[in-house]
Amino acid sequence: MPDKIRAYAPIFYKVHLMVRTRFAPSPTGYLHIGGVRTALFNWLFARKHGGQFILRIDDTDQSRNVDEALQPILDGFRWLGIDWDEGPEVDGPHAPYFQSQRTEKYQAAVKKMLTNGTAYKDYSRTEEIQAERETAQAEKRTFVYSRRWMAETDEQAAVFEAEGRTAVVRLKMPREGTCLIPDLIRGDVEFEWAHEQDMVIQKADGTCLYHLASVVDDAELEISHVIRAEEHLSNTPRQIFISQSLGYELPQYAHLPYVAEPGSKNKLSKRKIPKYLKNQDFKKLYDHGERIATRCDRELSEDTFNPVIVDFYRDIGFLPHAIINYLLLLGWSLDGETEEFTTEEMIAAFSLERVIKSPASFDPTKLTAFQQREMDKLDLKKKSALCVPYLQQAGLLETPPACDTGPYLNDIITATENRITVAGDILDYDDFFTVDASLPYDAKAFAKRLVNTEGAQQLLIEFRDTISELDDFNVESIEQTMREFVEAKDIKFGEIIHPVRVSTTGKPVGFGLFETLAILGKDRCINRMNLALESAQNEPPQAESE
RNA sequence: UCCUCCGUAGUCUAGUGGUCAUGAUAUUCGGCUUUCACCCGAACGACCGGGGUUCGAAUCCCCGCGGAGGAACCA
Repeated sequence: MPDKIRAYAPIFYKVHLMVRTRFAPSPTGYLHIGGVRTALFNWLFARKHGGQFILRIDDTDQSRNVDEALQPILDGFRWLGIDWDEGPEVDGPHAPYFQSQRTEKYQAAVKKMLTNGTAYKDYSRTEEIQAERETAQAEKRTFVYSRRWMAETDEQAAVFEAEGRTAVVRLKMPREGTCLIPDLIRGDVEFEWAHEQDMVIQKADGTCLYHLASVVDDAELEISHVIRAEEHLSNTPRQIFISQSLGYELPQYAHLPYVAEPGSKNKLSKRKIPKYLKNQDFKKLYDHGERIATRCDRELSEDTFNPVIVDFYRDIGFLPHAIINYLLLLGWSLDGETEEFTTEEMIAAFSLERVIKSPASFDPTKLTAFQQREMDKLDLKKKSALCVPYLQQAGLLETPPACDTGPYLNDIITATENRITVAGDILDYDDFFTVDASLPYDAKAFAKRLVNTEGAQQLLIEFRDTISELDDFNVESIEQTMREFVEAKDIKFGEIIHPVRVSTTGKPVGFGLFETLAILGKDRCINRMNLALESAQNEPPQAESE
């Protein structure tokens, strides 16, 4: 290591015997996709080294109901399979894991720093600090507080208090030398102490702030590696200062690039959905979700239905492993070739050295491709079990399902082959669960195939009569019948296929038609054809609008 | 304005002085097919810019440019 000049005490990085990482979410009521990636990397690193992963709740600044705001986050992690060794609901030797319940520790730390001269009481007023800040900016230099209202003795404090001032506690940062952070991802990063601020660590009302709390807790919880998003890199010098002032040994630091918006390098944010919707890929994902959620009668507010939040994916039927696998490759790679990892493989392969330094845009299309792969690996039983709740939520299936729906649903899912990307896609096949009389028709397809095509209705009538003679109504017999029908009438396949599909399913597209008819059964097919013919005959031909 | 980080196809990435610059995904075209999807075949597409070092630079150095983060009594 080069011989760096450090005005402050030399930095000792602790050699930890046990790897302990943490993720420290604020109870915001939702689990952000970027937060999941940070947590995932922490989790993988801990698992890889046989260490512990700790969940700590950063509720230093929360007035809301923490329980309510925390539950979705814990549920999200559990769904994804990211388990924690210590934290809410599991507790552990360092409990409590809520910062709001650890305030005495922070108060004690402030007291210690005040005593050893690494922090001071400051009686400045907000406007006064602001004025200094503006002056600095006008002079094009880094703002550094003049410490004009600093009080290091009781006498000084008494003078300021007599003026009606109240105190905050500030860090008394070094003003020369450099702070070197040996970041496990970025290498050595240097900051000049002279550019660092005398950060407030305790507010006038006596409550302690994030940086102090975070450092105290990391030390108390014996965190060995602080793996977090890069927006904290600039915060690290002040945290190192706090750490050293308190006599702690330093953890190893690793700063991850943030997850960026689709098609840009801005940080992904929950509140910018309207903007993201201008991105085609993002819109496609959103619309896909909306189609499913609408059918399930779900609320579509930004808080409950938002692709930046993990719940979105769970609610429309993504597989957790698809998300994990995708997120793993968003900012990390093994070799530029390998893409699919089981959880065990991820744990074995993961290393901080191979984390990418630059921010990565969230790509909904690629995530969907991972999802498709995961779905294709599922056997019929699992796929079916995932689909049932969607049919129930859409009111297409009873709860519990009638005993004969199992095989029926299995036939449908088998016939869909790989057309179901997310479990909610089963709702694309709602026509199998609708009573004949209320089957909706795709207006355009109905007009094209049954109204505007001359002779289509007559062909359908004849085909209906032909299949009504069939004793064995199965895929093979239906196919044979139709092929013979086509030959006998000397027509093209499409001339009968399309009217039949539209009349029996109401849709222009779907899986194999012979399978479709066989699953519906003879009676329903004939009934639906009759109903469609009736509608078609009542509808005058129209010019097609294209 | 100051400080710090980052910059390879649309997107995610491989690459550490010599490669036809890797793979994936997306897109386009063709094939298969009753539609859609799958599958098969092909194509398109990138080293932020400028200087330097070197026989040779995506790779090392310098200067720009662009993007992001920090400069809170937020986290």
